[in-house]
Amino acid sequence: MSTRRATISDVAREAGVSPSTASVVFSGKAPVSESTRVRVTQAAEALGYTGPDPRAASLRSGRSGIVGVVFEEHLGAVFLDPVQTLMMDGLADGVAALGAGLLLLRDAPHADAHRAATLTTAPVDAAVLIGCSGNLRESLDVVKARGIPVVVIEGDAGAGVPRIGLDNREAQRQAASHLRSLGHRRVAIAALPVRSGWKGAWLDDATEIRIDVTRDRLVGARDVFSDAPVFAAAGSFIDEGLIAGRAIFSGAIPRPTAVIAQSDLLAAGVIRAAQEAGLRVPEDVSVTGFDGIVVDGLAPFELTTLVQPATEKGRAAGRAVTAMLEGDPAASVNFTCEFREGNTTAAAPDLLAARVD
Amino acid sequence: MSTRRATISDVAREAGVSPSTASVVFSGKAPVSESTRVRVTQAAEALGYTGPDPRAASLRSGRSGIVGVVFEEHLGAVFLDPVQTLMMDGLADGVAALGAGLLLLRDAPHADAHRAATLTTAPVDAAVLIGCSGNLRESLDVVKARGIPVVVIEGDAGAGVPRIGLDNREAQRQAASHLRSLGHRRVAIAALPVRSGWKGAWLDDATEIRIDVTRDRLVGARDVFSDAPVFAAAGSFIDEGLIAGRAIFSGAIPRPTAVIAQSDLLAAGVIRAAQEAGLRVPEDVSVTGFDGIVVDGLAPFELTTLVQPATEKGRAAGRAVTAMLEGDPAASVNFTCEFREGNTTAAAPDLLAARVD
DNA sequence: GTCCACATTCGAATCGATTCGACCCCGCGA
DNA sequence: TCGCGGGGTCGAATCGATTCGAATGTGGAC
Repeated sequence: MSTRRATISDVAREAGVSPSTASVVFSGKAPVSESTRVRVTQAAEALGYTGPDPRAASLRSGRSGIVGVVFEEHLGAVFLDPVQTLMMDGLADGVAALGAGLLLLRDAPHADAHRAATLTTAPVDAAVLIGCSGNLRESLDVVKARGIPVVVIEGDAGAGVPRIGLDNREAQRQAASHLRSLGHRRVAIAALPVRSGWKGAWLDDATEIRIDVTRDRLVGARDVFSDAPVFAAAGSFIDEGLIAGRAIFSGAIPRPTAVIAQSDLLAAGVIRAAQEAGLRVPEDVSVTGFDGIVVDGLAPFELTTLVQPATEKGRAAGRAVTAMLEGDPAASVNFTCEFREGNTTAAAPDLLAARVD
Repeated sequence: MSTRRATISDVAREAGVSPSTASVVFSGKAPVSESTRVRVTQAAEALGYTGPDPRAASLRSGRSGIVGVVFEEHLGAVFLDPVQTLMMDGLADGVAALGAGLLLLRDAPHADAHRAATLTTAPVDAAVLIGCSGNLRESLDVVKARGIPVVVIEGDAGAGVPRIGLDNREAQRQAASHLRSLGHRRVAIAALPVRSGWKGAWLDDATEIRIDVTRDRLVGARDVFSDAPVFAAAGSFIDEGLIAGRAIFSGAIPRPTAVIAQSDLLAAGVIRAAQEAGLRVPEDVSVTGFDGIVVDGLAPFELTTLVQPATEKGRAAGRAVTAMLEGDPAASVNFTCEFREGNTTAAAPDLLAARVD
């Protein structure tokens, strides 16, 4: 009772107009005479009315101005990966036309996890899934059933859902071919995690790879080096690359003359591990990355890598969402990586490559 | 008409119960007999009802499960600053108990910018402002008027708004004192931006500093070196630090024996600039940072810096918001930086310091 | 003087669910 | 046998705004 907050009806009454007119004054969706506008505005001020309640507005209008972005990782991790970062940047850009905010959501992790905000309980106008894994299927169905536009980046959400993809396999194959043409025969792979919660470890063929990106890039590398040993790291970080690199150069496997890392950060770590092991890059061992981001502190190295248009991916997703919200169909887009040769790859060392292989 | 989506009333009718009962089945806010639950669930399934509409639910219940996070920078920038990143990480943690999603918002930039999602138009249960500047005042009032809990990190939102702060001034003074005790007398400062949109440039005393963090740290440094020249960078990046460093070592000012950088990234850039200028760190010039983050690629340097509990700050903000939403009062918290001596500071070079000063 | 067009404004329906107090029925203790 | 406590349901009010077709009024054209 004390002070129920004023509603638009109160304002309308105070201003001596109908609620509909008052509403229009605030939304600007129809012409209003100057005098009316002033009267309503003043009434609002007098009553301490601060504008329409977003909740009510979104109920009636069916629009909340929010685009949900669903990750499968711990939310904190999102902020730590430069590629994601760039993508988010592009995404923010892409939805800017909508004037929508981005709601960060995490793929329901423990299912029963208390009561996390999920795709199904959040008032989103559209959703962007990033590398969606299986867990998400369920919420995805709900969202589709609701008629909420969905776009997937780097993942597969079934028919009818536009995908923003990358030619991971082909690109990675290209890097691998490059190594092969340099004479490398003994190659190891430093891979991204194979599923969420993964702890760095060697992969055996039985290991199921649940993350599309990891799988696709791995397949691309295996297209060229079919039996390269794979150490899958716990995440795309330099430190994890270091761990992977140490494992690779530990002697547990015959020392490779080249390492294919599935991300630039991993590559940076691998390079560091190589140096620790007393190996020169690229003379003793070549290293390739993936992503084409700027890795601080890698100088004087310039990674041989695959430059992916991360920002562009995000932007495309944003545009797709925008289009769908406006009723236009949105097509899937497939981006292409550009191979960039740096100074971390060189001809395979003769002694090792020629003799031993 | 085609297929109006089923509502909870439809489900209730189909199940032969009242809407209220059906609602309760979904929300679980009251006991329901097993038989009823089953009937309702089946009815829902039959009708393709996927659960309550979040919009309607939030209107009636007054809760949306969304916490707004307001930045003053371009959203993309948020994702690029490690400190922000860590803070977001902590924040995500801190609001996890609420099960709320984080809605990224940007401080209304151009006021009339088309129609961006803003604090006033988004259905948020609470808001966290990060380093809020003046522009925000307005939306802030609206939000306060609505009774939405607000917490501010590194900023001042007036009385009644809990603040998560940092002892910027004292901490920076500590670093400055350290330099002084090492014999430094001629010191330059590489500062953070003084307002949004700032382009790197020397500061004169007339320049108004709109960003609290920048001002506080500057005052702390000036407490010790009252007339140190200040170059304020365009952002907290290594590259901007490099630019600042080049300016500082350009000869435009007498060459300093020490540089106080307001962030670790700036410090890294300054170090690089020093090396470019043929100066050795720390023999010829000492450099201090601020933040205590891990700067990739800085090796073999270890910054002398002030370690701030960035993650902890975010977490505290999250907890404060949680408390307020549950009706408890939330107190302001002030965090303290820890001084950490690395190998980028050393005694002032005799020739320069003793003779010239 | 009449009629039309245009610019505004009004009314009433609607968006979809939650909430709160009333109510009913059943079992148990007195 | 009567009163009482509670689990389980139901009705009706409410949340606060938007929307859309209809109504009103005014000035200009004929």
